[in-house]
Order: sequence, then structure tokens, then C-alpha cells
Amino acid sequence: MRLRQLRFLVAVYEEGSFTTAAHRVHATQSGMSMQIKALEESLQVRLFDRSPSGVTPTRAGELAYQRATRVLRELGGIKSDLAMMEDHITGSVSVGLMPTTTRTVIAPVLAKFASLYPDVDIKMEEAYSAQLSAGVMAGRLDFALVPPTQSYRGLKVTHMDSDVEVFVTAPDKGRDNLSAIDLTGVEPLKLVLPGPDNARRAKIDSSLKTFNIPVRAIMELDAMMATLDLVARSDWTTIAPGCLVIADMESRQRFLHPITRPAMAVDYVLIEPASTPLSPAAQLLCEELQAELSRVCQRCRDELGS
Amino acid sequence: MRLRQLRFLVAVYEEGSFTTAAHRVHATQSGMSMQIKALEESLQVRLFDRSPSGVTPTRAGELAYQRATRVLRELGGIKSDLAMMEDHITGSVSVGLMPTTTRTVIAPVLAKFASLYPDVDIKMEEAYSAQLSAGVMAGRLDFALVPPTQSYRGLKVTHMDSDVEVFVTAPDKGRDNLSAIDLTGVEPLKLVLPGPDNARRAKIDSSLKTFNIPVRAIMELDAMMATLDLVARSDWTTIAPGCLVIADMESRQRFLHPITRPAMAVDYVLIEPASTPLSPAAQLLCEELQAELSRVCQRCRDELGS
DNA sequence: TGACCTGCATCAGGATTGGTGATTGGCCGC
DNA sequence: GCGGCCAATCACCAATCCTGATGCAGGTCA
Repeated sequence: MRLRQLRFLVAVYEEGSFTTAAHRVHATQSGMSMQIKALEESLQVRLFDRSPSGVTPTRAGELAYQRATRVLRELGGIKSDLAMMEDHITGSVSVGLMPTTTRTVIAPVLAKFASLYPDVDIKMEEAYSAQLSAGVMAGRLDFALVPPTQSYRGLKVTHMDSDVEVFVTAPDKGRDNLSAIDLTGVEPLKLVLPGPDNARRAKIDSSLKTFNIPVRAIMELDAMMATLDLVARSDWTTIAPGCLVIADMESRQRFLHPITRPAMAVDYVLIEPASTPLSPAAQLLCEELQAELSRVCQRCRDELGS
Repeated sequence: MRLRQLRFLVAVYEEGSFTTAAHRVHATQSGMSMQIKALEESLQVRLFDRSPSGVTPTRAGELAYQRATRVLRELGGIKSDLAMMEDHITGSVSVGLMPTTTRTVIAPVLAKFASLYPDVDIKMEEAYSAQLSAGVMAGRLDFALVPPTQSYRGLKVTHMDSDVEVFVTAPDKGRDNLSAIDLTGVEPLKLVLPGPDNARRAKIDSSLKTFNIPVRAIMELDAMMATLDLVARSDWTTIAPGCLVIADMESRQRFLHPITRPAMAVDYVLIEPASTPLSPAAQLLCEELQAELSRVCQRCRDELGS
């Protein structure tokens, strides 16, 4: 068994095709075919079912893939360990974040990290989850913080923290700031929500539906800050994650209302490549981010929880 | 980087010599030298300090070794996983046990395991820890249950459970069966103990010394059952692990006395090769053994604890 | 102190391996 | 039924690795 064969296995599994997998790892289709065959022979088990339209992993292929990613991850860990041994952390980190976390959470992390490790180049990209996971899979991003979605082929997923959803209105619309609200017993809402591609949207829709919450109008805005700005200047309202709006507790530009019913949570998960470990710099940034995120989420749960 | 290089790295680290490592993995000294050199170049770090009397790992070598064992272990896990996928567990398991556990603990495990997996061949070896760890390192044993000792180069160590030491005498020597005893306030003892090579002996000696426990005579017997037999037929006494003597609770061939002072514990650890995972059969046997051991240890602590 | 031994590094040659590009054959959609 | 797509196979070539011999450094013993 060779490492190259494991890398090939991973590529084929993730691409579902010998040919495209071969391209991905800069090999030829014939070489790919031969190596997978050799691997199957050395393991004495068929890993993929071939068809004229590509390949699908067998049960054994699934298992082997899972292990192979772990082998490669450990393998990469060798280099990470050695790099971590250096007293001086260097290199560059690319991180992807969803808009929710870019308002409040990330700035202190970046400030602290940059002062702790001045020789690390930081790149940050703000986007929605689909784009971010594509970025991680393509290797453009080291890791990304996203809401939980499906289709994580080739990615390692770690749950980071859970946040609360908050009902947000303009100030002085008849409710006290920070007063709790039961959405099931309220006059029909004018809601600004993200579009149907957004991961939170599905959860919100399903809550609205199962609890029969009356909605007068929905406006779709895939722009967080615009949404908040609109809410502040009109009688439109929104439902937003605590991390996004906790800054309004002081500013009072908007009034925040903990939601007693229905219970709605926002999860944040970390995605990273399944078969490569984070670089030392990325790992450290990740730890800082995790720490700050749970600090903020904790505060949200305490002060904006129902 | 190649798997072969990692195997070489592991061998060199554990043997402390290119030449003997080469023999171990059926390679030549020159090939070994070249591969290690290639690995060092690909990692851009020196892994071993060469000397005319052998090699010693650098700090980087230590780290790389640790990771390499994990990589190889994961790698072996691929085959284990696939074997585990078979509905029918087969193969053979070789396990090493110290005498303490062979009196009471192992029989029910073997009985259960043999009936659950009738097609697995079981080999068991009873010996003292040094011999057992040598057996595991040589690959003769899949794993072994031993008391904690040093020198675990090349072995993965897992703590299994903790047991109590019990003071054992012949029946009717003036103490009630199961009555607790404080060894610090007792007439000078005639003790039968294992020899100085035994892992428990050092702990017992140090306890005797630090608590100034008076000892009239010590007889060294490296044979557990002979020790117990002698104790049953004379005024010699011994200190024995709960697992070993719990069978006497019913038989009353010997009287058992929980020790209130000094506090003495016996630990059991599992050792297995660091860079190969257990075979499915070995894993299952291991689980049964763990379960039974903690059942017995629990009972010892409950009924023979101080 | 000098002969000897041990252990690693190096070298050149040779065998094995793996990769390449072209070709074949099977299946699907048009 | 034809072209497109995909995997399997083959023969050839290149890279790699292994081998056995040799060199060199340090330690040991007489």
C-alpha cells in the first residue's frame, strides 16, 4: 500500500470519477485506474463499482475512504508538528466567514492574533456557506465557519457553538428594548429574511410554519447589514442571530427581543479539508476564533436568551 | 514522503541504530541510511543525531516518530475496518497476562469470547511484565495486560483499571476474616513477596519504608500460587492484589484483610504495538477483558477496599 | 599507540516500479 | 445506429530504489 494510492482513493471518492480525480491530483486516467486496482488487490476488496458514467464507492470503499482521510491527516500532522516546533510562527492563513460573524466576532480575534503572531499573513473572505465550502474544498481557504448544511464530501466538520435567534425591530415601536416576545401570539409580521438558499432560512421557515406564526409580508435580502439598516429605519422586522445583533445592546439603534417561542437556535460549524490538517498558524487562529465565538455566544445566551 | 520511510523511521527510533533497524524491516543498512536521509530532506529537518555507536533521535525525530506511529496505526486500521466488516470474525489472538489476573479474571472472559467467536484461535501466555512487553514488541503477542513499568519504547499504553492491595493470612490466626488492618500498628510481619524485579515489589517496599512498617522476615517467591499456598499453611503472610485473592472470599482458605494504612493501589495497563492497530478479534477480546477486569476491580474496591 | 571493530555515509550499477499515451470496449443519450 | 464519455489494458520509457562494496570516524583492547 502506498500513500499515493490513498491520495488517489480520496480523490476518486470525492470526485466520483477516475478521470476527474486524475486531473485533480495531476495524474493520468490510466495511472489512476492502475493504482486503484493495485490498492483493491492489496486490500483484497473492491472499493468502487465502475459504471460507464463514473464510479460509486462500495461499503468497503466508504470505510477505506474514512480511514484514508485520517491517515493523510495524521501524515500532514508530521509537518505541522515540526513547523509548530519552531519558536516563530509564520506562513499565511485564509479563513472564510459568514456575514453573521463578521460584524462583532472576528475583529477582536484578528487584532489579538495579529499582535501575537505578527509574521503570519491573514486573508479573510466573507461569503455564504456554499461559496465558503467550495473555497475550502478547492484549497483556497484553510477553514471556514459556516452554518450546518449538507454535502460535506471531503470536509471535516466540527461543531463550534450554538447561538440564539433574536427578534429585531426599530426602536420605540411599542415594545421595550430587550423585552421577550412570543412570536406565536403577535400581530402579523413584516419580516426581512435571507433568501431561500441561506441555511438559516429553511429553519426559520419551518418554525414559522409549524407554529402558525402570522406573516404579513416577507422581503428577501441577502445582505445582513442592509437588513439591519432597513429594520432600524422602518417598521420591517427581522430575526437575526445573537452574534450579529449583540452590538445593538449598547448602540440601541435597534431594539432586541429574546424569542420565548418558538425555540430557534443557530449552530456554527467549522469546516476544513478532511485529509489535510490545519497549518500551525491556522490552528492557532482557529483556537482564538473558537474562544471568542464561545465568549460571544455565551453572552448572547445569557442576555438575549429566552 | 513514503510509507516505507515512516516504517523505517519507526524502526530506527525504536532500535536506536540504522543497522539493526534495517535487519528488522528486512532492508539493508545503506537503503536505510538513504531513506532516512531522503525523509529528512523532504521534512527539511534532521531527525537523528548520528554517532559511531548508533543514532539518537533529535527533538524533531521524537515528534516525527510519535506522528509516524499514529499514521501507521491508522493505516493498519484500514485493513482492520475491512476485516471487521465481514460478518464472521476469524483469525487468531495472542494475549499475555500477568499471574495476578490469570486466577480469577481471565477464565470467564475466555469462556464468553470462545462462545461468541468460535472461529477465533486464542493463545494465552502467562508471564511477568518484562517478558510480556518483549513479547508484544517482538510481535509474538497482540497485546498484554501488565502493571505499569517504564521503558515502553514502541508500545502504546492504556490504563485499564486500579485494584486494591489486600493483606492475606492463614485462617484463624487471631484476626477475623475481612477485618481491616492498619499495617503501621502491627507486630513485625513475616512477609512473602515477589522478587525485586517485580513491578509491584518496588511500590510495596517504598510503602513499608515510608511508613516504617516493622518486618520480621521477607521471603521472595516469584510464584503467585505458591505464595498463596504457603500463606494458607503457615504463619507467613503476604500482600496481594484484590483480583488475585478475591476468590478466597468464598473459599475461606485464606483470610483477607483490607489495608487501611498505608494506601496501596495496583494499576493494570494494556500494552500493544505502537504502530499497528489491534486486529478485530484482538480488539473484541480486549473489550471483553476490559469489561471483566473492571467488574472484578469494582468488586474488590467495594468489598476489599479500606 | 596501533590494530581492530562497529556503525553510518556514499557510490555506481542493476532490477523493479510507476507513469505515459494510445487503444479497446461498454454504456448512454441523441 | 452514431458519437461521446468513461474505465481497462498494453507496451514502452523513465524514475526510483535497492544492493553490495567501499570509505570514514570514533571507540576498544592489548
